[in-house]
Amino acid sequence: MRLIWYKERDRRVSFTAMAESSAASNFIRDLVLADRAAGKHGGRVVTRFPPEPNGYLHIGHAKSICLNFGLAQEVPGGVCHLRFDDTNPTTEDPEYVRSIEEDIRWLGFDWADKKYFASDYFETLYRHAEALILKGKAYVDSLSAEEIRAYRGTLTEPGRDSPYRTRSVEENLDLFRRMRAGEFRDGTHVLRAKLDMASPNINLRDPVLYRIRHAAHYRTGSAWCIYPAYDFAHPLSDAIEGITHSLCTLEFEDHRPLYDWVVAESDAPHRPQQIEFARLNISQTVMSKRKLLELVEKKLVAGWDDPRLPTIRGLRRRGYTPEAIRAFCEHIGVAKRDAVVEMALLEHFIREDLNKRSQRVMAVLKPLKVVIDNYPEGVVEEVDAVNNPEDPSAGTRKLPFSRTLYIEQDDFMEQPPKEFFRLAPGREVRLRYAYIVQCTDVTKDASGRITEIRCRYDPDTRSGGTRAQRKVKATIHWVSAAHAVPAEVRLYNPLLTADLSKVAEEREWTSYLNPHSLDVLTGCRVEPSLQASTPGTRYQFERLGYFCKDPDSTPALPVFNRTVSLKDAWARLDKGKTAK
RNA sequence: UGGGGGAUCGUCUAGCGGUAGGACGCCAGCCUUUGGAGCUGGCUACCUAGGUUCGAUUCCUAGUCCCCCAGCCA
Repeated sequence: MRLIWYKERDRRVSFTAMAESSAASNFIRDLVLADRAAGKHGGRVVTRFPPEPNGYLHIGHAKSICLNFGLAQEVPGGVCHLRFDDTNPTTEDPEYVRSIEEDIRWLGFDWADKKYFASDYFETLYRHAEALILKGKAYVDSLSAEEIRAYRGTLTEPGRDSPYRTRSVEENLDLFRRMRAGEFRDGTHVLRAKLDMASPNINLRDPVLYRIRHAAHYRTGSAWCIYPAYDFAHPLSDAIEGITHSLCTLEFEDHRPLYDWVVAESDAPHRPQQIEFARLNISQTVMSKRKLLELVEKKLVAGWDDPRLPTIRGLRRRGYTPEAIRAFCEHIGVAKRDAVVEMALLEHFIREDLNKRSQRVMAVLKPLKVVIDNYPEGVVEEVDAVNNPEDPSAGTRKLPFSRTLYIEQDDFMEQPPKEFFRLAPGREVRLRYAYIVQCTDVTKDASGRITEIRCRYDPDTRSGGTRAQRKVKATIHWVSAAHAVPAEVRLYNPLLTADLSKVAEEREWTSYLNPHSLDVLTGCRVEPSLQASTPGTRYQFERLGYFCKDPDSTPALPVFNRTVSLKDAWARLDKGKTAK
């Protein structure tokens, strides 16, 4: 039988993502570069990112995307394919195809015209399967799923041959064709490779190559009722596309002999090589598709784009930039040992990026009213505020200042400890871009809660004024009460209270969900300029953190997500103290 | 207890026979109209035991610990 091989396609590169830096070295990169230098695979480098369209991409996928596309980008003539590994009709959906494409593009990568679907190979794959049968290397097994499991043996005991293992080539061919023709119900027959039921590697104990699935496939509809399994479809898809380096995660190491067997048996002109690396884990969050799906389905989070999730859309909504995610993926490296990267590292990269580019604004999350007794009523001054001290070209803007302001509750303490140098009775602080004020009085309600503080200001200390250079211990942010816009702010904390890898298996993992992973603040007050901005705009709220305008925003009530807090020396001191 | 992998600062990672480097984190100081940013300095690591060698994180041997595999998922 003649098998059809796709002609080697043109290898024009069209990547839009810019290389952040010369790529960090890792063992896969070294190997690929060495192969290329040695002329292996004809000196070509063709990688692929092969998601199954059965869920949304997360930052673990981003690692793989950066690796595969990054490698192709680095090497002259290198290409990276996007291939949808859609061999299981019961879990897949075109919506996932759309979202995966969108997320990859958002991350800054482009597969140009190299988009493929394993489902496009179904006919070719089928013919390879018949060829295997003809060679006596595959057979139709009619054991039930449970029987197959029982015959497989265990980790320490060899398996036993199925009674159907000795069927003739003619019978196998006939049965396989009838499987395809739809004569049999799901589960009644499978096509298996005839390898070695006693192999110490369980994956080689006659793995299933095809199963019957009377289910509509999102792309092929009802054209097929048998579907190839991963172990058969994947190596062949790689070979068909001329993939040179097939990068996957560690759990497939045991499958490599099977991968190589399938490729060799196919007589493919291309011999892709599988190389495995450790998947990404990040502390205090979940990365498995199964667990993410569980969170979404049980409505433990708001959806796939919940900013608490490590999904690409979650991170995007949270305010992460593609640049920060790429820098993170570049810096975590690629190796073979299981690792859990600290969330602090991801946070470092988004802080670094946003520090350089984000507009500074004034926002008060927990307002405390301040009245400046000696400031004239009805007067509104405009003070100049710097938009981004890291970027002088960002310019300045005007901020309204008046007699009644809001400051942050956390910036006032009636009985401050020694290390606290913000506002307190009798103390002076600078109001950012405006005057130095001194607290003269505190008003409380019946329950003793502070409702308002009174201050006096020093008129000569305004920025640019004669005594503007006076030093005070602290500068705090504020908004003018009459001008500020009410807003909602969503604060995010770690999804989990522990790292699942370090925790007892018996306990239901959802019991480690952090009940305080989302903290919604209402009644916040932000500077007027934030009212009209578009969702997705990122800011630094001065002294607080980086925030991103959420799509839930309305003109009446803008909503902001906290991407990450600013590093806060006082919070650290304060927490360290209360912890003792 | 079968097979396949892996063990280097608290965390990730480099090192490929010449005596451990980087990043995050943390600590201290400088600077600062963001307790941010920046700058300076500091902190802590080769799983264990033998062997080879002038010399071992690197090579060998024997252990120890961790991860993966018994889907008709990928």
